[in-house]
Amino acid sequence: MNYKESHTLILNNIARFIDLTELEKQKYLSLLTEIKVKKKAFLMQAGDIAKYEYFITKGCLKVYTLDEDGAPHISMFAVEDYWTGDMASFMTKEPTHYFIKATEHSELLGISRANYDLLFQEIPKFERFYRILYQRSLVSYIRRSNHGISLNAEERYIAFKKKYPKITNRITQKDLAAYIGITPEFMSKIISKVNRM
Amino acid sequence: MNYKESHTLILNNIARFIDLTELEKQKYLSLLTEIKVKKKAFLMQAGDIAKYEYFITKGCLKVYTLDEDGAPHISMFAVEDYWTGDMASFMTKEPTHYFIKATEHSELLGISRANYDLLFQEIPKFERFYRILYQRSLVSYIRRSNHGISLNAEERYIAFKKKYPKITNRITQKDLAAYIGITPEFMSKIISKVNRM
DNA sequence: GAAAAAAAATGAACTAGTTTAAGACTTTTA
DNA sequence: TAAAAGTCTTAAACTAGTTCATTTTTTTTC
Repeated sequence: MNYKESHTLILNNIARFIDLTELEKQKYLSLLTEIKVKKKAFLMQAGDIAKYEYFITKGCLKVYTLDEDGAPHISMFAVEDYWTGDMASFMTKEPTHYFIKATEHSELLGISRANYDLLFQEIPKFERFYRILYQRSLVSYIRRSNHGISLNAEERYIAFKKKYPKITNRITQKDLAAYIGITPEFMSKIISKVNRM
Repeated sequence: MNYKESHTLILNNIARFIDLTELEKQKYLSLLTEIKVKKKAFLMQAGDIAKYEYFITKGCLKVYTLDEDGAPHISMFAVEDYWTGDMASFMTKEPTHYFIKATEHSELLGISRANYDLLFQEIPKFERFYRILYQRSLVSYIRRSNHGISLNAEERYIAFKKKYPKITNRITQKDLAAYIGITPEFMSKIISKVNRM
């Protein structure tokens, strides 16, 4: 069977944890929706109910909340081969607190809540896929927040740059500051200091 | 069937997400190990391989890492009806970076890695149980770290006290400081200020 | 490709939280 | 139950990061 690029990408992502038959692959792909977002467009805004969970096949998006002062806190940059969305809102059907905005023209595959539930009925193997996916997300989430806690802003910047060199080049300094958890002004200072070294 | 208290507690915890037959309950319980830890004793220390994942049936434990300066960072207080352990080490069989120390005399049920793997073969329903458990952990983890980011230390203290009033009374101020992410001295200042208000 | 908008740099004044040190109070242990 | 160990309080000096204001550089848009 010959698949288009985005389908190959998502099937390979799933094949990391479970094996699907050709028929199951067809079935799975039939449950997905193709979505395109232009640069600066929102995939999700605070107040929305999260209709989908997303897999990124092309582009880059920032996932963030706004605090009471209106300052953004970016929790992740989602690029090709990443999963994103707001699981809390997706599961509970309550309004999200998140914004997801494309920082580049992006293409995604989305699974709706109805199809997500259907998926477990039709192909129970997916319980295992998501069990492992969530387990690994949890591990990397815990690792990240634990790692970040004892480092100062400069060390967090250096660590990010080392871990995600490609993403570093795709995003603005301002967005990186909102991810690292500092002001753009202090980010600017850190970068000029690190470059001087 | 009549169960002992700790078994009723864990079966009820599991019944939140999946239904087990009487036979499956028996099978599941047979895969668990009973563990007791005295106050101040370690359940796990950095460098160990995490042999078990734990369910607390009695007591209180603190889960923490030490940073380069030897300062502790507490990531959770685990009390009755909580799951704990180091999933990263448990899954990869690499040494943990965590310490888990009882702050009270505690009793736990542990599942070994071998039995955890066996569990999915014998009762595949548990894929679903863990899928939902990890999903919910992820949601509350994300919520917590996102919530914490825009609050100052005083607000984080007030939020903790409101969310976990019982735990607040069971732990020392020093441990609470290591959880909130500040020095014990500053914790002391905050508490006397909040009490004065 | 000019004008407008957004991002980045720089610097001075400020603040939340740390460090160090010492004394008072509480809990643990023999 | 006395001594030792650990926890809590208070205060002064300090520092990482913020805020605000201005200028320069880069990117976007028509």
